[in-house]
Amino acid sequence: MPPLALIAGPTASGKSQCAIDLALALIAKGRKAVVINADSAQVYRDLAVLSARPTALDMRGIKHRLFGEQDGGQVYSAAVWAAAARRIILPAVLDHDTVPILVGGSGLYIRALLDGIAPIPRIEPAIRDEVRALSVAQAYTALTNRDPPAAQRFHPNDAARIYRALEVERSTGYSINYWQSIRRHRLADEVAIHAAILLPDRDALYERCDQRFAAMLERGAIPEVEALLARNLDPALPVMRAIGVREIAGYLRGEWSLAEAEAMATQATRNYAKRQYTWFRRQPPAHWPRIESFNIDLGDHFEILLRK
RNA sequence: GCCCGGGUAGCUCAGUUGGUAGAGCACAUGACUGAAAAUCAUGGUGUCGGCGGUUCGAUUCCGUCCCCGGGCA
Repeated sequence: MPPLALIAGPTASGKSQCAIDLALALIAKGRKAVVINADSAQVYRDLAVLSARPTALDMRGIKHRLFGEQDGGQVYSAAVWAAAARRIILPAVLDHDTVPILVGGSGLYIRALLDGIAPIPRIEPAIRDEVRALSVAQAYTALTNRDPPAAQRFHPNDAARIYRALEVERSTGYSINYWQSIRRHRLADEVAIHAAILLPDRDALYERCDQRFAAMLERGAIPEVEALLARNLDPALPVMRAIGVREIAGYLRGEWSLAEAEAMATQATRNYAKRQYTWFRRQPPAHWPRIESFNIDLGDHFEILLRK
């Protein structure tokens, strides 16, 4: 089977650099490589600084895809991303000299691509709006009435899953449980996955998270948010919920100081890193190597890939 | 120096009419199938400023000392 490299891990773990190094190593062996983004914030054009998207200079001439290609005014999703990634990976893989290198920290996106995802039709916008206008308690009651088995799976406070389950049932007429029993477009059966899960020392990573936001401010995070706010987008859009956007927006509106914004954003970054740790430690297959150092030895971990 | 107010979890604070204490955040652990940088669950981690006194029992009452804030000199 054709190979696919996967580099995943929490924010600030050095994934992007690692992917570029791997691509350079492959090219040095006379092969080709394309780096594909698997990060839900780096897809947005509007978020270059705040999503820590690699710059053209960082990319060292390596082909990068799905980085900043998406307009923040549009809703994106794991399924849409997985379909796009698949469209890039399959042709690349047919050309046996090209190795796709998947890099990112959005576990659900990677799962949707590799394991496939339920073929749920598009939700009727009117139904979606109606459902999202309910309180969580109302939505949970409604779900309990219409789809008791689904309601049982979710905690009554788990707003995201309850709204989703309810809108799926109302829009399609079938339970989310039915849909999720089907998975489509499973890439894991079509490629040989060479994975590296980066799980560096947590205290050191938290330290990096703290420094990271300060560096973002220096690199223009504030003008980036100003430009985003000028678009007057729906605050519920994912691009508006990226770490740092809310915090800087509050500062720009005078609700808190820049120092407070910075403290809130670094805190949010650490909390996010913790969730990613839990995901990547527990969710991927047990045989995927977990790497606890910041200095991954590519020749060691991608030996088979680099040998050919 | 005097007069107020305060000292309780890593932080901000609540509370105990005397029976050794609890919230939020942090932190830890975990869940995760279409907005996932989202959403959610579980867990209290403590010389209750120090020392003495009263009491069967003091974080709580009393004395004293220390520290922090404010005021008056």
